[in-house]
Amino acid sequence: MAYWLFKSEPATWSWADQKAKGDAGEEWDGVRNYQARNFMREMKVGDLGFFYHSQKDREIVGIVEVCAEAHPDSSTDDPRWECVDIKALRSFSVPVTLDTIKADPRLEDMVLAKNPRLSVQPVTEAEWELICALGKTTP
DNA sequence: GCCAACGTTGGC
DNA sequence: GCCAACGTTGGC
Repeated sequence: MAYWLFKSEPATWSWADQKAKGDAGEEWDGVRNYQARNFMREMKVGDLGFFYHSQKDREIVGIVEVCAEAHPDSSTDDPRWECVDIKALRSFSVPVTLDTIKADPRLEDMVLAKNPRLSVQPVTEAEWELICALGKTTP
């Protein structure tokens, strides 16, 4: 079981949009970055991920579960691009902001802090548990 | 295969 | 809205 982080501009695809899809989930399509795609190829059904709002909000707002492993991205004919499907599991009681993450020395190595442009990122188990605690959510 | 030019992203 | 950082592209 692995942990991940999915980054989205709320104006394009928000946590509310994701939750509205319910258990059916939705393709995490549109990723055009090899590193991000490679992480998605490693994902297994049942893996968990944070849902992060970039740009204006800059905070982790909820937890998603991978519900389909990597398959061709239906938003393009280019066979290079693949994506997984994810579904919303639960919301944070308290969103964990980028400021909070950057202010915590235990989280300074998070990919989010070091490479904020990567749209799909791995999260360590220690980071996962700490951020769930900060968000007052069960891991 | 290298590197300059360009486009995109996201924090500030 | 600006700008720095990064990834990708294309000419050589």
